[in-house]
Amino acid sequence: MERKKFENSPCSIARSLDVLGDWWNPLILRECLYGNTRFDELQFWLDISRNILTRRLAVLVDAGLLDKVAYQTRPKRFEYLLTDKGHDACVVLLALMPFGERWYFKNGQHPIELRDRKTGALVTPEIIDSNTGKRLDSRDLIPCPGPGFRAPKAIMKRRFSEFYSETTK
Amino acid sequence: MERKKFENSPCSIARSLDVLGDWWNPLILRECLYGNTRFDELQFWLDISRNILTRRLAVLVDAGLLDKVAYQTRPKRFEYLLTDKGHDACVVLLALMPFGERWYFKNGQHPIELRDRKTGALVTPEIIDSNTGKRLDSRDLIPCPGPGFRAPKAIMKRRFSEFYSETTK
DNA sequence: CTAATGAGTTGCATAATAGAACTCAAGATG
DNA sequence: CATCTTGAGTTCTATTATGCAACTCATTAG
Repeated sequence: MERKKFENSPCSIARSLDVLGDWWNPLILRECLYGNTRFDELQFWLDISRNILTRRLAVLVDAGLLDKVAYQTRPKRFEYLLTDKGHDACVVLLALMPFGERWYFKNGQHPIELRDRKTGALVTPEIIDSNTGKRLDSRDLIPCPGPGFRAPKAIMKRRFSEFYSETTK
Repeated sequence: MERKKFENSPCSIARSLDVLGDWWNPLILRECLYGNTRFDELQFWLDISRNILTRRLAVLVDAGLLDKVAYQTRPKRFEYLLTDKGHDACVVLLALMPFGERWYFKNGQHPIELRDRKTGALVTPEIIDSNTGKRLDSRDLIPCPGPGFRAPKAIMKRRFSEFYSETTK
């Protein structure tokens, strides 16, 4: 059976997972960010099957995260460059780094760190609430219907029971 | 063939993807965060096959992101609660929201928004560099070997050519 | 006594993966 | 000129994983 698609899901997370909810796509983006943008470079660093790499690259180009660009003609050779959307996705991937470091590389023994290309300053990704500037803690949060929410009342009630009872009593 | 595992990969992103690099696991965590923590609730909201849900839940429990807890005996019934690690992973997932909203829900028409459980204030996830407080831009970044980096010199040179030439000339 | 609930199993057809080998064009080498 | 090498993919096959539907099973509710 074909993998389920979330393109019509009423959830930003779900829709993003159509292209990022997979193990190879994020890693391909990572390599492109690291400057390994050609087929054989990607294959070498990721140790991915060539047929899979072919397909994933097509998907990423199709989804608008990568651009397939010829870096020479005669013989035609290509590289895969991050688009704006691709760079935006990379930022999300970088948000995985502190999580991975905390849970899979204890004692600060993480293998890679990020630096500013110009200044060389250490860069540490962190996820905050931009309204308060404070680090996000999922325990404090509650989901509410946003401006584009559309659903039958029964579903609405079922999903936002707390919210619903608060605003109607 | 069995899906490739990254548990020994020298990369925080790759190791995190062993459990988060998939479409169902993140969505299951999302539902648990939203308070839908029981088998049938998860099945209803995610519209996931029951056999797949069973397996994924076992994986998430095994990976330490969820706890399987009996909420009643006679008949024994369970719910799946987020652990500390699970909550930490949720924060990463929430970082997908602005990406999804930007690229899949134009014009601010996103369906869900987050609010502080106590104050009701709007919460907007954003990924910043905690050293400067500025929004992260992947274009400005360069990866460098971190404290736990281990690799043969040839590989080191190949991956960090820019870094390597800078520090040795 | 029958129905409903919650939480899974079991069986099956179809896709996706991993792995390895093969293709193909254009330069480079001897 | 014949062969080698590079870059970028195909093709083939054996396993897995996914999605779907139907089935189980214990316990309580009516």
